[in-house]
Amino acid sequence: MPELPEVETVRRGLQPVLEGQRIRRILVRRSDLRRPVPSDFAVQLQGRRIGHVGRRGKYIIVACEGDLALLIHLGMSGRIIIQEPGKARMPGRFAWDQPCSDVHDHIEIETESAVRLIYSDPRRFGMMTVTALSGLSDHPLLKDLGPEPLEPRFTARMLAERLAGRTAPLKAALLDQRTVAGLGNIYVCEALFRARLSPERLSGSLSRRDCTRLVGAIRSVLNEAIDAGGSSLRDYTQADGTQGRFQHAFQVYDREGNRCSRPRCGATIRRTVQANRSSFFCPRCQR
DNA sequence: CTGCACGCCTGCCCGC
DNA sequence: TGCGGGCAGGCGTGCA
Repeated sequence: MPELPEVETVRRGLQPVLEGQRIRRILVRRSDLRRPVPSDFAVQLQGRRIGHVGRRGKYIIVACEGDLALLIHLGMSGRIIIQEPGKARMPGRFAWDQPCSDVHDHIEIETESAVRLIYSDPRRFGMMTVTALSGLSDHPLLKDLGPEPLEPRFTARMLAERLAGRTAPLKAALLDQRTVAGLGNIYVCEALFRARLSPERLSGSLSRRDCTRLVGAIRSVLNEAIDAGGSSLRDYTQADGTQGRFQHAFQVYDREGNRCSRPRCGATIRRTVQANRSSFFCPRCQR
């Protein structure tokens, strides 16, 4: 599942093929995703010209004419596949002109230039819906999201305010999308390692210095991951089918039992379970 | 109010 | 080789 860097990578893949195109046809094979796809989903979007392809947290937001916004969340296992006529077919996929597709290809959106966008999601934890573009920030799915971690207004001061007085472990607070938008299990683990903070630290106990390190760590890990095209675990790939590379740069995530990569540390990476999620950390470097 | 366990759904990997 | 259990990138609900 895609966290912010993977979602941003998908967004960047969609942007050039979608912006300015008109939607010709939409096919909803399954509407029982995490939230049901609205019954008038296809009717609303059919024939609309696509505007900006944006992102908020882990949501992709596709602006469409007629004051509409297509909202996409990839959940744990969602993928977006782009099929362009005349281009190489996706590995394991059917050719462009074959009607049949993978059983997990739930929604197809085709543009007038015959580009086909396929939403595929085995676990169906993701969602796709359409809503009004105006006042989008008040939408129930978006209104409580915390600040965008890569925007300049996300500062140590802001993070300190959001963590102040909270007794939840730092790990849980950072996974909470209301604290900061876009982090998930991998990048929280990696950011906490870079900031040398224990996932078990009480959120409200961070000093200003801790917050400064944490903000820097969150920014650097997200930026590096985006530069690497995200992380490819199991089934995730970019929209054009290529794999991300950031999984090779993990320092703690899924590295239980390995040596800490920090020079002269040599301690063993541990795994614990917090809030039903695995936390990976170096018990020596992270306090 | 806050924090946390759980369920949602499928696939994969591991150990027996 | 087959099978059961545990685990997985998220998030909303309901409970203490």
